[in-house]
Amino acid sequence: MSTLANQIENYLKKLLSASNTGIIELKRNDLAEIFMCVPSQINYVLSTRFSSNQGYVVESRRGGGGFVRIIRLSMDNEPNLTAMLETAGQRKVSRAMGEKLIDRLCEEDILSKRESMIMKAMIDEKIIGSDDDADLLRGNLLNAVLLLLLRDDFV
Amino acid sequence: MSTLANQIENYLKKLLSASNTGIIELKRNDLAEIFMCVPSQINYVLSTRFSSNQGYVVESRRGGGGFVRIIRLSMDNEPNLTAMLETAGQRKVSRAMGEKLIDRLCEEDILSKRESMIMKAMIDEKIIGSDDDADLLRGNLLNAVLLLLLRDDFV
DNA sequence: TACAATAAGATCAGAGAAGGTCAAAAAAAT
DNA sequence: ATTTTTTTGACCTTCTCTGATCTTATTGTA
Repeated sequence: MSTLANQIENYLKKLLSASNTGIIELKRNDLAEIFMCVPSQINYVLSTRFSSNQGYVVESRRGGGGFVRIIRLSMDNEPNLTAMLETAGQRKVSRAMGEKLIDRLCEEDILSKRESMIMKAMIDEKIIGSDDDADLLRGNLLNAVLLLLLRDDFV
Repeated sequence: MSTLANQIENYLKKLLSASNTGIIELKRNDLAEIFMCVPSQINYVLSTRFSSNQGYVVESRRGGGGFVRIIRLSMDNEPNLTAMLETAGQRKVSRAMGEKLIDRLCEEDILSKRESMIMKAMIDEKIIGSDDDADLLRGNLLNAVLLLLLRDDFV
């Protein structure tokens, strides 16, 4: 029980609950110092405990003024989207399948017409190809947008 | 947030908004003194935040009575998407450059906030990487959207 | 007029301040 | 005993800030 990784995980989840936005921002080095560990330990916790499958998105910036931001997704509110995440996410998605998914989002008024056109342009075969790698990339691109749609701070 | 560079950027953008001409003129050394930094810090801000890519022109004069002038370009007359195509499209585009371009389109009200968030999600490093191939792909993705924006039937 | 003095701004390399990656060692679980 | 999870450290990338040195414009003066 209670490995270092677990302690850090709990600490961060407590911070998330305390914040009413579901978003916290911190300095990787500060956190490492609090728990007296190497900074890369933080990355280990983030990637094993705060992955998108687990309902989190992590953003960061390097350099002076750098930060790590953890965003909790509210998957319960959007069962449809969450289901789509499991379908599209991490799997190969052909252009045709991708367009169908985008159309569905559009019909459900989750995406505007313009937004769907932009996304379709970006997953086009002429841009990213049609082989297996392209299909995987297409899945990841759509995945990224689905995750964005689940964010509370997405207006 | 709030590195020195960011503070100076905000300060200048506030001045620009306050001026109804979209042009401001200042003394580099005075500005440096206000923010208590070396004068070259001002150049850093100008080149990372007020480049022509980002919709600004910076003019200056040395010697006695020298000055720095920042001019905000407006794309009201709809021309410069094509110019952007040459800058961003076709070429390799880093995540940082891509985000700047998207921000520009957003500031010009060519993209909505949501649309820009979607596009940023899709050009993220975690999705398409950061090596040369990724930069090329990113350029193509942005290119595809720029072309879409130029289409007559795109409302 | 020519020349020096002074008053700006430009440039570039290097230091500093973050965070990321990856593989190997250590610990725990099976 | 073997496999999985955790922990560590060396090295990398990105962004910011500083200072020394260079260039250009104006002004005062012999």
